[in-house]
Amino acid sequence: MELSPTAYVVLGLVRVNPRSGYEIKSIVDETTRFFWAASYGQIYPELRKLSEAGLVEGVDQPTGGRRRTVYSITEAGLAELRSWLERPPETFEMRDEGLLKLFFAGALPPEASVATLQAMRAHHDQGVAELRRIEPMAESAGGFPLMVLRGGIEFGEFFADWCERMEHQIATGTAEEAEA
Amino acid sequence: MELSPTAYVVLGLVRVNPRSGYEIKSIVDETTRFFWAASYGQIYPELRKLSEAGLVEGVDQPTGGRRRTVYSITEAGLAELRSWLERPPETFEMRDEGLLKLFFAGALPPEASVATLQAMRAHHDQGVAELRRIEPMAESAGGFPLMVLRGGIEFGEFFADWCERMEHQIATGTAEEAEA
DNA sequence: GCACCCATGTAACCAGTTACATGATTTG
DNA sequence: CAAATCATGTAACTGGTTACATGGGTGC
Repeated sequence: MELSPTAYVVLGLVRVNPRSGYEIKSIVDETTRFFWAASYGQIYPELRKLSEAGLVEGVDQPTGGRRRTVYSITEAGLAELRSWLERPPETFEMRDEGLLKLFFAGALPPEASVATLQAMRAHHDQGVAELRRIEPMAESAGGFPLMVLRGGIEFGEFFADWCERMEHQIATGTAEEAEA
Repeated sequence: MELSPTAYVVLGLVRVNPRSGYEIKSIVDETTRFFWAASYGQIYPELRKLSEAGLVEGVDQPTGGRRRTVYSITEAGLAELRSWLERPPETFEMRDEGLLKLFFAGALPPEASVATLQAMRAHHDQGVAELRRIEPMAESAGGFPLMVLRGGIEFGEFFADWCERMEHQIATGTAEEAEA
């Protein structure tokens, strides 16, 4: 079976316990979004596809008069999830507009690149702060999600630190001003 | 003017000296692709659009009977590039299927997650090796591209090291086996 | 009563990749 | 002469975001 990683996000989340599309989205926004984001425009169609393929099962569970479908993983879905976990990961992608600006920073005096680095640093600092905010929740759950979250904190700190070092390097004029 | 970051990759590369679409693609593959990739399917249409907007200028420069158009940046293009460099970066995205697998690794015995981490580490080791291979070229050019390249090496080493540490943590059973 | 959250869904759009077609030139 | 490389381009597709539409429930 050839599913997209996003499908496995859904599969992996409904495995732990049954959830609605709305819940999946809000969990994604607090957890996997740092390394794998997903929007409603993906999640709802994905749930339908997975349901048609028999990998998840939806049950109507309205809260009052508010309709709501809760999905749980099937045996086939669990098997599929496990088989994916056993295959080596394929995609690793990064799109960092900040690094791009830095790469081309030779077209402008160095002050501009310092501003770019400061913005990049602020972004990563903010990411770290957000992860620290949800860390207590992850701690009580433990396991791999906690490991990944702590990895995210380390990564953010590393990146922010790199930005700071580069800011200094530029400020002290250590960088050779060769033009590329 | 609202251009995509990919447009600025093209603009930034033809600024240094005039290049053909083919050359742009091969430079991207050796430099920016680690944080901003681009395919022919983007580069050629982008060159046409930039040319129509008057930000680059194409000149026919065939090599023998082989047609070839070399683009250089215009005054307007340079102004546009600089104005982009002065605006703060917006997009930072990461899609890491390995971290996703690790996040859901609770569905399988820990050996499987060690294999995932090893694959991730191998990927980053390979990236570092590739950057080291082109480092001498970047060194002779110096400036910001070298800074970014060295940042890439540091990043790859950091990530590979994290993978290794997590492999050990799992192997020695340090990770709490709480299920999330 | 209003704002906000829960909840589902889709249509239009955008960015980007893959695969292909075409053809000249260089190098072993 | 074959294979690799230089060179340009596009059509089909995929993955994903944004914005919108709709409507019930909860708390101030």
